[in-house]
Amino acid sequence: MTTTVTEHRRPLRADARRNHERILEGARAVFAEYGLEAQIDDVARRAGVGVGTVYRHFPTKEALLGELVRRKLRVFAENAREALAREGEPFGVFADLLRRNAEVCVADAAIQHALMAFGQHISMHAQVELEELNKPTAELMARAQRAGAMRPDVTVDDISMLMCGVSATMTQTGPGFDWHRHLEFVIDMLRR
Amino acid sequence: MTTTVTEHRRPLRADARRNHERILEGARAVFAEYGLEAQIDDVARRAGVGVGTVYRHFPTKEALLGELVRRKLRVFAENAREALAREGEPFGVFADLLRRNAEVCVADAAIQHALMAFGQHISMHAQVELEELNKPTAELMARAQRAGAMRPDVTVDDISMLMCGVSATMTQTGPGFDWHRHLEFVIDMLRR
DNA sequence: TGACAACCGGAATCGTAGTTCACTATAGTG
DNA sequence: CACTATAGTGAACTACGATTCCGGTTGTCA
Repeated sequence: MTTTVTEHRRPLRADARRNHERILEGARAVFAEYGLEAQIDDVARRAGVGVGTVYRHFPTKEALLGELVRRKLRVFAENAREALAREGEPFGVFADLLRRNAEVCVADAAIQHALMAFGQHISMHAQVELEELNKPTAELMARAQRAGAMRPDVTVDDISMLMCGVSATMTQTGPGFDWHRHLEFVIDMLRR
Repeated sequence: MTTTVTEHRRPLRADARRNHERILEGARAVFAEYGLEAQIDDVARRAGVGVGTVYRHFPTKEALLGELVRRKLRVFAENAREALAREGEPFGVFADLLRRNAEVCVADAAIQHALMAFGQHISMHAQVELEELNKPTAELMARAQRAGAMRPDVTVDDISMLMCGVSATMTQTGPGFDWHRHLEFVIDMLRR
Protein backbone atom coordinates (compact mmCIF):
# COMPACT_ATOMS: atom_id res chain seq x y z
CA MET A 1 0.00 0.00 0.00
CA THR A 2 2.75 2.40 0.94
CA THR A 3 5.37 0.40 -0.96
CA THR A 4 7.81 2.62 -2.82
CA VAL A 5 8.73 2.43 -6.47
CA THR A 6 12.25 1.44 -5.51
CA GLU A 7 11.30 -2.15 -5.11
CA HIS A 8 10.32 -2.44 -8.73
CA ARG A 9 13.74 -1.27 -9.95
CA ARG A 10 16.69 -3.51 -10.62
CA PRO A 11 19.20 -3.51 -7.79
CA LEU A 12 21.69 -0.64 -7.58
CA ARG A 13 25.12 -1.07 -8.98
CA ALA A 14 27.70 -2.04 -6.37
CA ASP A 15 29.46 1.32 -6.32
CA ALA A 16 26.16 3.14 -6.09
CA ARG A 17 25.09 1.09 -3.11
CA ARG A 18 28.39 1.79 -1.41
CA ASN A 19 28.16 5.51 -2.04
CA HIS A 20 24.59 5.66 -0.81
CA GLU A 21 25.78 4.44 2.55
CA ARG A 22 28.81 6.72 2.59
CA ILE A 23 26.70 9.77 1.84
CA LEU A 24 24.25 9.00 4.60
CA GLU A 25 27.04 8.47 7.08
CA GLY A 26 28.89 11.59 5.93
CA ALA A 27 25.72 13.63 6.21
CA ARG A 28 25.09 12.35 9.69
CA ALA A 29 28.58 13.29 10.78
CA VAL A 30 28.63 16.69 9.13
CA PHE A 31 25.20 17.73 10.35
CA ALA A 32 26.09 16.51 13.81
CA GLU A 33 29.17 18.69 13.79
CA TYR A 34 28.01 21.87 12.09
CA GLY A 35 24.26 21.70 12.44
CA LEU A 36 21.77 22.34 9.71
CA GLU A 37 23.84 25.07 8.11
CA ALA A 38 26.32 22.48 6.91
CA GLN A 39 26.36 22.55 3.13
CA ILE A 40 25.81 19.79 0.64
CA ASP A 41 29.37 20.38 -0.52
CA ASP A 42 30.53 19.55 2.99
CA VAL A 43 28.51 16.38 2.98
CA ALA A 44 30.00 15.42 -0.37
CA ARG A 45 33.54 16.10 0.77
CA ARG A 46 33.08 14.16 4.00
CA ALA A 47 31.60 11.25 2.09
CA GLY A 48 34.43 11.39 -0.41
CA VAL A 49 32.20 11.86 -3.44
CA GLY A 50 31.24 14.73 -5.75
CA VAL A 51 28.23 16.94 -5.16
CA GLY A 52 26.57 15.50 -8.21
CA THR A 53 26.66 12.09 -6.64
CA VAL A 54 24.87 13.32 -3.56
CA TYR A 55 22.16 14.69 -5.81
CA ARG A 56 21.94 11.45 -7.73
CA HIS A 57 20.96 9.75 -4.49
CA PHE A 58 18.89 12.46 -2.84
CA PRO A 59 16.98 14.97 -4.94
CA THR A 60 17.26 17.76 -2.37
CA LYS A 61 18.91 18.61 0.89
CA GLU A 62 15.58 18.23 2.59
CA ALA A 63 15.17 14.71 1.25
CA LEU A 64 18.57 13.80 2.66
CA LEU A 65 17.64 15.22 6.04
CA GLY A 66 14.35 13.38 5.85
CA GLU A 67 16.06 10.05 5.36
CA LEU A 68 18.36 10.73 8.31
CA VAL A 69 15.39 11.52 10.51
CA ARG A 70 13.59 8.41 9.37
CA ARG A 71 16.61 6.29 10.24
CA LYS A 72 16.81 7.82 13.67
CA LEU A 73 13.15 7.10 14.26
CA ARG A 74 13.74 3.50 13.27
CA VAL A 75 16.42 3.24 15.94
CA PHE A 76 13.98 4.63 18.49
CA ALA A 77 11.39 2.09 17.42
CA GLU A 78 13.89 -0.73 17.55
CA ASN A 79 14.78 0.20 21.12
CA ALA A 80 11.11 0.38 22.02
CA ARG A 81 10.42 -3.10 20.67
CA GLU A 82 13.41 -4.39 22.54
CA ALA A 83 12.16 -2.82 25.77
CA LEU A 84 8.82 -4.45 25.18
CA ALA A 85 10.50 -7.85 25.22
CA ARG A 86 12.37 -7.14 28.41
CA GLU A 87 11.27 -8.49 31.78
CA GLY A 88 11.03 -6.26 34.81
CA GLU A 89 9.16 -3.53 36.55
CA PRO A 90 7.20 -1.76 33.77
CA PHE A 91 7.80 1.83 34.79
CA GLY A 92 11.53 1.30 35.15
CA VAL A 93 11.69 -0.33 31.76
CA PHE A 94 9.85 2.57 30.22
CA ALA A 95 11.99 5.18 31.93
CA ASP A 96 15.10 3.43 30.70
CA LEU A 97 13.73 3.47 27.18
CA LEU A 98 13.34 7.23 27.39
CA ARG A 99 16.87 7.57 28.72
CA ARG A 100 18.31 5.39 26.00
CA ASN A 101 16.48 7.14 23.19
CA ALA A 102 17.46 10.52 24.55
CA GLU A 103 21.03 9.34 24.41
CA VAL A 104 20.54 8.38 20.77
CA CYS A 105 19.26 11.89 20.20
CA VAL A 106 22.23 13.82 21.51
CA ALA A 107 24.50 11.72 19.36
CA ASP A 108 23.62 14.23 16.68
CA ALA A 109 21.37 16.93 17.96
CA ALA A 110 21.49 18.53 14.54
CA ILE A 111 18.97 16.02 13.31
CA GLN A 112 16.81 17.23 16.12
CA HIS A 113 17.33 20.74 14.92
CA ALA A 114 16.21 19.56 11.53
CA LEU A 115 13.05 18.17 12.99
CA MET A 116 12.26 21.51 14.55
CA ALA A 117 13.30 23.71 11.64
CA PHE A 118 11.80 21.83 8.72
CA GLY A 119 9.28 20.77 11.29
CA GLN A 120 6.02 19.25 10.30
CA HIS A 121 7.04 18.97 6.67
CA ILE A 122 9.62 16.33 7.37
CA SER A 123 7.62 14.54 10.00
CA MET A 124 4.78 14.22 7.52
CA HIS A 125 7.10 12.02 5.49
CA ALA A 126 7.85 9.90 8.52
CA GLN A 127 4.35 8.84 9.44
CA VAL A 128 5.17 5.18 9.04
CA GLU A 129 8.24 5.37 11.23
CA LEU A 130 6.39 7.39 13.83
CA GLU A 131 3.66 4.79 13.92
CA GLU A 132 6.23 2.06 14.28
CA LEU A 133 7.63 3.88 17.30
CA ASN A 134 4.33 4.73 18.91
CA LYS A 135 2.88 1.24 18.80
CA PRO A 136 5.31 -0.46 21.20
CA THR A 137 5.61 2.69 23.28
CA ALA A 138 1.90 2.78 23.89
CA GLU A 139 1.94 -0.85 24.95
CA LEU A 140 4.79 -0.20 27.35
CA MET A 141 2.89 2.69 28.87
CA ALA A 142 -0.29 0.69 29.21
CA ARG A 143 1.60 -1.89 31.21
CA ALA A 144 3.08 0.68 33.56
CA GLN A 145 -0.30 2.28 34.00
CA ARG A 146 -2.02 -1.02 34.71
CA ALA A 147 0.63 -1.68 37.33
CA GLY A 148 -0.34 1.64 38.90
CA ALA A 149 3.18 3.00 38.52
CA MET A 150 2.44 5.65 35.90
CA ARG A 151 0.02 8.56 35.80
CA PRO A 152 -3.06 7.23 34.08
CA ASP A 153 -3.72 10.39 32.09
CA VAL A 154 -0.57 10.53 29.95
CA THR A 155 -0.66 9.36 26.34
CA VAL A 156 1.93 8.46 23.71
CA ASP A 157 1.48 11.85 22.12
CA ASP A 158 2.31 13.44 25.45
CA ILE A 159 5.56 11.54 25.44
CA SER A 160 6.48 12.83 21.98
CA MET A 161 5.65 16.31 23.14
CA LEU A 162 7.63 16.13 26.34
CA MET A 163 10.63 14.48 24.72
CA CYS A 164 10.54 17.15 22.07
CA GLY A 165 10.93 19.60 24.91
CA VAL A 166 13.88 17.69 26.31
CA SER A 167 15.58 17.66 22.95
CA ALA A 168 15.07 21.42 22.78
CA THR A 169 17.21 21.60 25.89
CA MET A 170 19.88 19.54 24.17
CA THR A 171 20.32 22.00 21.34
CA GLN A 172 20.37 24.93 23.73
CA THR A 173 23.57 25.80 25.57
CA GLY A 174 22.00 27.99 28.20
CA PRO A 175 23.59 28.44 31.62
CA GLY A 176 22.33 25.78 33.96
CA PHE A 177 20.77 23.91 31.06
CA ASP A 178 21.20 20.21 31.55
CA TRP A 179 19.03 17.91 29.50
CA HIS A 180 19.71 14.94 31.80
CA ARG A 181 18.10 16.92 34.55
CA HIS A 182 15.22 17.94 32.31
CA LEU A 183 14.62 14.32 31.40
CA GLU A 184 14.63 13.19 35.02
CA PHE A 185 12.08 15.88 35.81
CA VAL A 186 9.87 14.48 33.08
CA ILE A 187 10.28 10.91 34.24
CA ASP A 188 9.48 11.97 37.77
CA MET A 189 6.33 13.60 36.56
CA LEU A 190 5.17 10.54 34.70
CA ARG A 191 5.46 8.46 37.82
CA ARG A 192 2.25 7.48 39.62
CA MET B 1 28.30 50.09 33.77
CA THR B 2 26.43 48.48 30.95
CA THR B 3 24.92 51.77 29.79
CA THR B 4 24.76 52.06 26.03
CA VAL B 5 26.30 54.76 23.93
CA THR B 6 22.86 55.88 22.87
CA GLU B 7 22.40 57.92 25.97
CA HIS B 8 25.32 60.13 25.13
CA ARG B 9 23.88 61.08 21.74
CA ARG B 10 21.55 63.97 21.09
CA PRO B 11 17.94 62.82 20.92
CA LEU B 12 16.69 61.31 17.67
CA ARG B 13 14.79 63.44 15.26
CA ALA B 14 11.03 63.11 15.62
CA ASP B 15 10.53 61.13 12.40
CA ALA B 16 13.38 58.82 13.28
CA ARG B 17 11.89 58.09 16.66
CA ARG B 18 8.54 57.36 15.05
CA ASN B 19 10.09 55.06 12.47
CA HIS B 20 12.08 53.21 15.09
CA GLU B 21 8.84 52.24 16.77
CA ARG B 22 7.10 51.38 13.51
CA ILE B 23 9.95 49.13 12.44
CA LEU B 24 9.98 47.27 15.73
CA GLU B 25 6.22 46.78 15.60
CA GLY B 26 6.30 45.79 11.92
CA ALA B 27 9.07 43.32 12.61
CA ARG B 28 7.14 41.82 15.49
CA ALA B 29 4.08 41.35 13.32
CA VAL B 30 5.91 39.99 10.29
CA PHE B 31 8.06 37.56 12.23
CA ALA B 32 5.01 36.43 14.15
CA GLU B 33 3.22 35.70 10.91
CA TYR B 34 5.94 34.22 8.71
CA GLY B 35 8.54 33.13 11.20
CA LEU B 36 12.24 33.78 10.96
CA GLU B 37 12.33 33.39 7.20
CA ALA B 38 10.49 36.67 6.84
CA GLN B 39 12.73 39.07 4.96
CA ILE B 40 13.91 42.50 5.89
CA ASP B 41 12.02 43.76 2.86
CA ASP B 42 8.83 42.40 4.39
CA VAL B 43 9.57 44.15 7.64
CA ALA B 44 10.19 47.40 5.78
CA ARG B 45 6.98 47.09 3.79
CA ARG B 46 4.92 46.29 6.87
CA ALA B 47 6.45 49.22 8.71
CA GLY B 48 5.81 51.47 5.75
CA VAL B 49 9.44 52.49 5.32
CA GLY B 50 12.29 51.65 2.94
CA VAL B 51 14.81 48.91 3.58
CA GLY B 52 17.50 51.48 4.03
CA THR B 53 15.62 52.93 6.93
CA VAL B 54 15.45 49.59 8.65
CA TYR B 55 19.20 49.34 8.30
CA ARG B 56 19.68 52.84 9.62
CA HIS B 57 18.05 51.71 12.83
CA PHE B 58 19.36 48.17 13.10
CA PRO B 59 22.71 47.22 11.59
CA THR B 60 21.68 43.63 10.86
CA LYS B 61 18.70 41.36 10.89
CA GLU B 62 20.12 39.66 13.92
CA ALA B 63 20.32 42.94 15.81
CA LEU B 64 16.67 43.58 15.04
CA LEU B 65 15.73 40.14 16.30
CA GLY B 66 17.86 40.72 19.34
CA GLU B 67 15.99 43.87 20.26
CA LEU B 68 12.66 42.09 19.86
CA VAL B 69 13.81 39.33 22.15
CA ARG B 70 15.04 41.82 24.70
CA ARG B 71 11.69 43.59 24.68
CA LYS B 72 9.90 40.33 25.20
CA LEU B 73 12.13 39.51 28.13
CA ARG B 74 11.32 42.89 29.63
CA VAL B 75 7.63 42.05 29.47
CA PHE B 76 8.33 38.77 31.23
CA ALA B 77 10.27 40.59 33.90
CA GLU B 78 7.55 43.19 34.31
CA ASN B 79 5.00 40.44 34.86
CA ALA B 80 7.28 38.79 37.37
CA ARG B 81 7.71 41.96 39.39
CA GLU B 82 3.98 42.45 39.34
CA ALA B 83 3.42 38.92 40.59
CA LEU B 84 5.88 39.59 43.37
CA ALA B 85 3.69 42.43 44.58
CA ARG B 86 0.55 40.34 44.51
CA GLU B 87 -0.96 38.82 47.62
CA GLY B 88 -2.01 35.20 47.78
CA GLU B 89 -0.90 31.64 47.97
CA PRO B 90 2.70 31.67 46.66
CA PHE B 91 2.59 28.60 44.45
CA GLY B 92 -0.59 29.72 42.78
CA VAL B 93 0.87 33.14 42.11
CA PHE B 94 3.96 31.58 40.59
CA ALA B 95 1.98 29.15 38.45
CA ASP B 96 -0.11 32.01 37.14
CA LEU B 97 3.02 33.91 36.26
CA LEU B 98 4.18 30.99 34.16
CA ARG B 99 0.80 30.81 32.46
CA ARG B 100 0.76 34.51 31.73
CA ASN B 101 4.27 34.60 30.35
CA ALA B 102 3.61 31.55 28.23
CA GLU B 103 0.66 33.42 26.80
CA VAL B 104 2.95 36.34 25.98
CA CYS B 105 5.18 33.86 24.20
CA VAL B 106 2.66 32.39 21.81
CA ALA B 107 1.65 35.89 20.78
CA ASP B 108 4.61 35.59 18.44
CA ALA B 109 6.22 32.23 18.64
CA ALA B 110 8.59 33.33 15.91
CA ILE B 111 10.59 35.25 18.43
CA GLN B 112 10.87 32.01 20.27
CA HIS B 113 12.11 30.41 17.10
CA ALA B 114 14.67 33.15 16.92
CA LEU B 115 15.84 32.35 20.40
CA MET B 116 16.37 28.76 19.43
CA ALA B 117 17.89 29.34 16.01
CA PHE B 118 20.29 32.17 16.73
CA GLY B 119 20.38 30.61 20.16
CA GLN B 120 23.07 31.48 22.59
CA HIS B 121 24.37 34.30 20.46
CA ILE B 122 21.30 36.43 20.96
CA SER B 123 20.78 35.47 24.56
CA MET B 124 24.35 36.56 25.26
CA HIS B 125 23.21 40.05 24.35
CA ALA B 126 20.29 39.81 26.73
CA GLN B 127 22.14 39.06 29.93
CA VAL B 128 20.80 42.16 31.62
CA GLU B 129 17.20 41.43 30.71
CA LEU B 130 17.59 37.81 31.75
CA GLU B 131 18.93 38.90 35.10
CA GLU B 132 16.06 41.30 35.51
CA LEU B 133 13.66 38.42 34.93
CA ASN B 134 15.43 35.91 37.10
CA LYS B 135 15.69 38.08 40.18
CA PRO B 136 11.97 38.39 40.99
CA THR B 137 11.32 34.88 39.73
CA ALA B 138 13.80 33.45 42.18
CA GLU B 139 12.20 35.36 45.03
CA LEU B 140 8.78 34.10 44.04
CA MET B 141 10.08 30.54 44.02
CA ALA B 142 11.76 30.92 47.37
CA ARG B 143 8.44 31.96 48.87
CA ALA B 144 6.60 29.00 47.43
CA GLN B 145 9.33 26.68 48.61
CA ARG B 146 9.37 28.14 52.11
CA ALA B 147 5.62 27.60 52.19
CA GLY B 148 6.29 23.96 51.38
CA ALA B 149 4.19 24.15 48.22
CA MET B 150 7.00 23.75 45.71
CA ARG B 151 9.66 21.10 45.21
CA PRO B 152 12.67 22.36 47.09
CA ASP B 153 15.19 21.21 44.48
CA VAL B 154 14.12 23.33 41.52
CA THR B 155 16.02 26.48 40.59
CA VAL B 156 15.36 29.50 38.40
CA ASP B 157 17.55 28.00 35.71
CA ASP B 158 15.36 24.92 35.77
CA ILE B 159 12.40 27.14 35.06
CA SER B 160 14.08 28.69 32.02
CA MET B 161 14.94 25.24 30.81
CA LEU B 162 11.48 23.81 31.29
CA MET B 163 9.73 26.82 29.79
CA CYS B 164 12.08 26.62 26.86
CA GLY B 165 10.72 23.12 26.39
CA VAL B 166 7.17 24.35 26.54
CA SER B 167 7.85 26.99 23.94
CA ALA B 168 9.32 24.28 21.74
CA THR B 169 5.90 22.69 21.83
CA MET B 170 4.36 25.97 20.75
CA THR B 171 6.36 26.15 17.55
CA GLN B 172 5.66 22.52 16.75
CA THR B 173 2.38 21.53 15.16
CA GLY B 174 2.57 17.86 15.92
CA PRO B 175 -0.55 15.73 16.31
CA GLY B 176 -1.70 15.82 19.89
CA PHE B 177 0.74 18.62 20.65
CA ASP B 178 -0.84 21.07 23.03
CA TRP B 179 1.41 23.46 24.85
CA HIS B 180 -1.25 24.27 27.45
CA ARG B 181 -1.14 20.64 28.44
CA HIS B 182 2.63 20.62 28.44
CA LEU B 183 2.68 23.65 30.71
CA GLU B 184 0.24 22.11 33.15
CA PHE B 185 2.41 19.00 33.30
CA VAL B 186 5.33 21.20 34.22
CA ILE B 187 3.39 23.12 36.85
CA ASP B 188 2.20 19.86 38.30
CA MET B 189 5.73 18.65 38.56
CA LEU B 190 6.91 21.76 40.34
CA ARG B 191 4.31 21.29 43.00
CA ARG B 192 5.51 20.00 46.30
C1' DT C 1 12.84 81.50 6.13
C1' DG C 2 17.38 79.50 4.99
C1' DA C 3 20.84 76.23 5.79
C1' DC C 4 22.36 71.94 7.03
C1' DA C 5 22.65 67.80 9.40
C1' DA C 6 19.98 63.90 9.99
C1' DC C 7 17.13 60.93 7.68
C1' DC C 8 14.63 58.26 4.01
C1' DG C 9 14.01 55.30 -0.19
C1' DG C 10 14.78 51.55 -2.97
C1' DA C 11 17.50 50.14 -7.02
C1' DA C 12 21.79 47.89 -7.35
C1' DT C 13 25.35 44.99 -5.34
C1' DC C 14 27.32 40.94 -3.34
C1' DG C 15 27.81 36.57 -1.24
C1' DT C 16 26.11 32.33 -0.45
C1' DA C 17 24.35 27.85 -1.15
C1' DG C 18 21.31 24.69 -3.51
C1' DT C 19 20.92 22.52 -7.88
C1' DT C 20 21.99 21.29 -12.79
C1' DC C 21 24.44 19.37 -16.67
C1' DA C 22 27.77 17.99 -20.15
C1' DC C 23 31.30 14.98 -19.93
C1' DT C 24 33.99 11.06 -18.15
C1' DA C 25 34.46 6.60 -15.70
C1' DT C 26 33.10 2.00 -14.66
C1' DA C 27 30.26 -2.15 -13.20
C1' DG C 28 27.82 -5.69 -15.25
C1' DT C 29 26.89 -8.67 -19.18
C1' DG C 30 27.22 -11.73 -23.32
C1' DC D 1 37.15 -8.22 -24.33
C1' DA D 2 33.81 -4.94 -26.22
C1' DC D 3 29.52 -2.54 -25.19
C1' DT D 4 26.24 0.04 -22.83
C1' DA D 5 23.40 1.34 -19.11
C1' DT D 6 24.52 3.34 -14.72
C1' DA D 7 26.97 6.14 -11.97
C1' DG D 8 30.28 9.81 -10.72
C1' DT D 9 32.36 14.56 -11.17
C1' DG D 10 32.70 19.38 -10.28
C1' DA D 11 32.53 23.73 -12.73
C1' DA D 12 28.86 26.67 -13.85
C1' DC D 13 24.26 28.33 -13.15
C1' DT D 14 20.61 30.32 -10.35
C1' DA D 15 17.81 32.08 -6.94
C1' DC D 16 17.41 34.37 -3.07
C1' DG D 17 17.99 37.55 0.48
C1' DA D 18 20.98 40.44 3.35
C1' DT D 19 23.36 44.72 2.99
C1' DT D 20 25.12 49.00 0.72
C1' DC D 21 24.96 53.54 -1.30
C1' DC D 22 23.81 57.81 -2.94
C1' DG D 23 20.46 61.17 -4.74
C1' DG D 24 16.50 63.21 -2.81
C1' DT D 25 13.70 64.72 1.55
C1' DT D 26 12.66 66.75 5.93
C1' DG D 27 13.08 68.12 10.85
C1' DT D 28 15.41 71.51 13.55
C1' DC D 29 17.41 75.63 14.88
C1' DA D 30 19.14 80.24 14.43
